[in-house]
Amino acid sequence: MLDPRLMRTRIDKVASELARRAFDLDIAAFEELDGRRKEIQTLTQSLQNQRNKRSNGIGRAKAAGEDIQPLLKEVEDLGDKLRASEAELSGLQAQIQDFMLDLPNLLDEAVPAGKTEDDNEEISRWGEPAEFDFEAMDHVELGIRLQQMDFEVAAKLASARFVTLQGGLAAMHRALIQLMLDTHVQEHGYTEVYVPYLVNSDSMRGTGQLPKFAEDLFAVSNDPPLYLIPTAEVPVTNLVRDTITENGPMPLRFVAHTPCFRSEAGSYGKDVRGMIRQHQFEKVELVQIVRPGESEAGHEELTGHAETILQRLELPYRKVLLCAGDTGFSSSKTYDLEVWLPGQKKYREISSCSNFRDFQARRLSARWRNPETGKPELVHTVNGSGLAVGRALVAVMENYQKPDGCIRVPEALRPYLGGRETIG
RNA sequence: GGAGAGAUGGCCGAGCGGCUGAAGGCGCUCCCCUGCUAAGGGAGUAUGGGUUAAUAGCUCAUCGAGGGUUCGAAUCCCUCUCUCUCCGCCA
Repeated sequence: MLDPRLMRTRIDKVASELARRAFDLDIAAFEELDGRRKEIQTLTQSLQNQRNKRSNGIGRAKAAGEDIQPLLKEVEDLGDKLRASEAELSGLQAQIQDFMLDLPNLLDEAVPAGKTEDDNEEISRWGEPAEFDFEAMDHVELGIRLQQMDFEVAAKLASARFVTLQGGLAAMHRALIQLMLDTHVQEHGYTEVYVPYLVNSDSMRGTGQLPKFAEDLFAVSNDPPLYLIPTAEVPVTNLVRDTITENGPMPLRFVAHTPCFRSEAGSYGKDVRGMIRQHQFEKVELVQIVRPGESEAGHEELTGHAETILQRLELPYRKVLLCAGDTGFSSSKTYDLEVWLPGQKKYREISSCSNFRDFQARRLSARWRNPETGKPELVHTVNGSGLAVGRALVAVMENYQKPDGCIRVPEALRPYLGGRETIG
């Protein structure tokens, strides 16, 4: 959520900032709403003030043994007026809240203009895409030939966009998770957390999935509703919802491995083949809760932590800065890490690292106590995948394939696979 | 699933219709006293919102959440949520 103060004082600036995202801010509607809110709020508060004063007076008169009948007569119609005014105020406030919840975050100055991923800006490349002296297969073909990856049986069990893994691939999938967790915990200073995979709507609202993106989520029929998490970002960031972090060590760094569930509504026809886009996938997620001035540094650092995993796996990748049109709703600045996939002869997203500044924190009411002022202030939140596990498996399979269709095990994974050098 | 108990400020804990945003204690901050330590004395110490140039004033809200009764609710009534104890079931 954006700063309501900024909305009141510099709405023109907010509008021009949002225009970079091609978001059309209805200034007139906001000003109309907020103007009425101001009027009604002032009225309501003065009525409340009257009520408080009168009621106090009645209390005192009664204690003094005076006749309170005339006083009661005086306040007769106050209650109705107050009730009406309060009802109107809460209606207006709800409308303003709804309006505010639909506004995306302001973009960082560095975010390039553009509409689609074609306008993203490449920042750097690491590693050289390998030259194969045979026709490289994609992970689907490799997996099916190995008889360790099965989309058809998964469709029988669930539906399209699910997969089953067996044997070496299932083990490598798990080894990737272990490598990521160990690296982030032991070398990057993250605390591993285990969290619920079903969360309530408050949590989804806090990180920005609700109210706008309900169709991307799986909900379970429960009252009140619960949602399957689309990313560990949701439960992990919500750890600090409605809390004031007292002067302890900052930033807080959390890492969690969870499954992620996405309905992939609106992505029909996209990546229908293979494990790239599934309803269920595993991810190791990095989250930092930082002091307001430190999110930029935290964002760079966290992106580096995700890159470390790609480097350990010796997977060629590039880092891109997302353009205005491609940057997510809650983010002010996002780097994507894209891994080279020989099967597609393309770089594909394997990690997305975002700086949300105070956007999520305001929705979450996540604060820290500034020792200089003694006052609570909003924190900043930063997160990123470190990495998407399913896609990491795809990348390893395609980059480490041998002519016979077997998969060489990257050095970094061997300790987690009993020293095994090949799968298949 | 059955039976019961509870939810108040950073923590403990009073309050059960009216000068209570909330006694008292602990903790914390500042000051005084003290040769050191210990003890003692004093002051302060929630959050969000409105208005405002203002972290000045004024003002509103908040005692798990939401409704209700009342001139007035932390206190009474209803619904819900969560926590704890015992029984049952269970990975």
